[in-house]
Amino acid sequence: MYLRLLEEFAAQGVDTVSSEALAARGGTTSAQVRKDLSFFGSFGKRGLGYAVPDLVGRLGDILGLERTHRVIVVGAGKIGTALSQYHGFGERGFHVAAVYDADPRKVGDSPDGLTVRDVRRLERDLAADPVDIAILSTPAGAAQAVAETLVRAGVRAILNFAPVQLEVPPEVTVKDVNMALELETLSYALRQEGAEAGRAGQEGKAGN
Amino acid sequence: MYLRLLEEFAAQGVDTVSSEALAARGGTTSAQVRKDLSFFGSFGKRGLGYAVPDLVGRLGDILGLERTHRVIVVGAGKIGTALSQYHGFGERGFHVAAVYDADPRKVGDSPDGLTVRDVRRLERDLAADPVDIAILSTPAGAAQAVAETLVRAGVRAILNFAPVQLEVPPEVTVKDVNMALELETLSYALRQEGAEAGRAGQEGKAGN
DNA sequence: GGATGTGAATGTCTTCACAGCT
DNA sequence: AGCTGTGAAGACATTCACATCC
Repeated sequence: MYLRLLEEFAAQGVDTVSSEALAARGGTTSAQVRKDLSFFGSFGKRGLGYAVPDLVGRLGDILGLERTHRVIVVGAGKIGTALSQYHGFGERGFHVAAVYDADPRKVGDSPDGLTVRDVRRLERDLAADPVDIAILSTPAGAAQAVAETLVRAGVRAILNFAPVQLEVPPEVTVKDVNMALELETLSYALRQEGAEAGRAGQEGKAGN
Repeated sequence: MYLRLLEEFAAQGVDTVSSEALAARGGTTSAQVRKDLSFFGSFGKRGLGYAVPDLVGRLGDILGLERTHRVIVVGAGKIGTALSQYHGFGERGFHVAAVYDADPRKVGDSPDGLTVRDVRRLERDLAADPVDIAILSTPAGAAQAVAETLVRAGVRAILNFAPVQLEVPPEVTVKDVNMALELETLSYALRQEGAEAGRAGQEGKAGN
């Protein structure tokens, strides 16, 4: 998040920023910003603040963004296809190298450049050409089996859009993204607001 | 998350679960499960556990899922279109009522049933037919302006896919979803693993 | 003078452990 | 006997406040 904010400042031509300014932009406190950043090192200059381009570079290194990452997408449904074409990934150094699907009707399609490959080739392809991040956008029922194939093939990070809790060995990192669940969170927030209004009209901190 | 897990148990025909079982399935501890649930009330039976169908219903009520929610999507790009057609929403009571875009070339398209409307109609449409949740999937540059329109039209919850920090009044809840950021988190996790392996070979807790 | 980096204080969340219900 | 619900203890995170350096 700090990297995002810093890039915004950089785009505006700012080249030094205080913890106070970062906090204002990011909705936290200056002390929080300093504690967070100090976890990784002493990046600031007392009396001055943080050098924006320098800090952008250091955070990028910390996040492992100095190199581009090869990514594959498994599951060429609506969301998988959209993601495989999403421009934002390329801009941040994530290159979608291939898309796979199990449905023979989809295999061979090239919805926008990339040709959908048969998921049965997945393991072989990865043996020849490993990737470390996979985006999993299959239906829920297929997700665990695909995850196991991915793990066997050496993938160590999975961005999981399937609404199931994947079982993977501890050295593999899974990040779940679940849109319906996000909407449910919003539904809950709406309820709370309603309840508060009913109870007398309070503040309503936009807690996330 | 508990609702998801409970539904899985229900689908397997289980009708009573212990905090222990929920914890195992969800990757936490039994004490955590009990504390979390007890925040909303005493749903379990001592000596027995939680009645699955009962708890599913109660959590649904708490989340405000007893009614269906009307949702609109603003931004008919790749992701917006995929989301507007995403089946998982309907299954969980979220009905996509309309899709909007600013690009005249997209307006009028019906990529899959729903016709894309001109975003200039947005405010009028919402006045006639309000919704409380909007999915914002415009390019970053347009997001803030659209958000302001939405807020003016009475939307109180926004699921934001645009990679910008929206400024909204406190009574409006914003949930950010940022795929590139998720990938960066994974990139960082990969680095850490590498570092640990280099440092001697430790445990590696799959921290999210 | 001005802003960082950081111990110390405060606040919040998690885990423990057990009384109490079924 | 089994498992919840919950105070108390412990771990963790945030905020305060100030010595330190540019």
